[in-house]
Amino acid sequence: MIAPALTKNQTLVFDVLSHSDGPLSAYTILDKLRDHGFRAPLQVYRALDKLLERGMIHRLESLNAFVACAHQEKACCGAHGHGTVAFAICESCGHVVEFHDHAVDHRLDDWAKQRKFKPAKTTIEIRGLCETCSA
Amino acid sequence: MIAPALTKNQTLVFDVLSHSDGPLSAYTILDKLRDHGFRAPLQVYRALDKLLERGMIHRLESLNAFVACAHQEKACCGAHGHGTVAFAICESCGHVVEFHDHAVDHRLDDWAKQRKFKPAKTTIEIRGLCETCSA
DNA sequence: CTGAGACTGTAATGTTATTACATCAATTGC
DNA sequence: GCAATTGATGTAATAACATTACAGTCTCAG
Ligand SMILES: [Zn+2]
Ligand SMILES: [Zn+2]
Ligand SMILES: [Zn+2]
Ligand SMILES: [Zn+2]
Repeated sequence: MIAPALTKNQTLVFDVLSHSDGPLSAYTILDKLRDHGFRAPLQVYRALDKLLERGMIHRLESLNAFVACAHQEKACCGAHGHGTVAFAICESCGHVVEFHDHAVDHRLDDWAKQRKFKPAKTTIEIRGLCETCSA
Repeated sequence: MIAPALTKNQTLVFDVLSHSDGPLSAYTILDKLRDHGFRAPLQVYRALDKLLERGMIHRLESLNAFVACAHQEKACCGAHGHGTVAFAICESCGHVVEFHDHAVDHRLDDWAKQRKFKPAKTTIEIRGLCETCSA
């Protein structure tokens, strides 16, 4: 049940994302990897898909962009395997904070159970201004 | 402080959305309005922007699509002016349910207050299978 | 060796959204 | 009345994001 090593392309894409201080679009990643032999969007999208599957990165739907997972190992709820993660995105400086809130999770889960809706993936994104930018 | 009437284009776009049984992309709306003289995406996007401003429609970020607001007037929290609205989206039949949960709202608000983050717009979208489709 | 499965490279295409510029109509101030 | 402003519109071009299709490579179980 141990995950296989990342492939070369997956590693390259993940490295770019982990060293970035903000979310990156697929095409921005492509540009950053031209020197490493990347030529086509698909090379990026394929790697992103695998990294998403593993939970190593997240997609910000409201931005069409991607970030490396910033989850604290063993934050609150024991082993990683995060349930639903939420993001606060500053529209001024682009800074993103990833967090997790049990109460919100439970609440949405309850809603789903009552409606017999089977959640597959939940997106929570708060756009606004971070402390620094709203000062 | 009374809102001005909708323009012709805004009315056309809103009508298409309210009569649809599911979310529509901007280009789908465009196609449906060719007979009414629509020729370019911008005609649709401009109308959508105004309708979004008024809260008459919502954008589903995870779908790049739009729906008419399905809020019950005076649901739970008094007058419309909904705080944050959430969506459950069936990935099989495309059906969308719009709802509002106070507890979730408060919880996210508290998080923001603690971090001194000023929320402008919050997106909550649950993708999954509706009762019918998961049976 | 060989067939299956996973990864890769490349080109072409499809889908979503915006920029730029010209025009028209209603409103405002003089 | 008549500029000046404001907001809506029409059109074309382009940018940004994502997928389909097809072919080649590599690894490994049988
Ligand atoms: Zn994470
Ligand atoms: Zn900021
Ligand atoms: Zn609504
Ligand atoms: Zn369904």
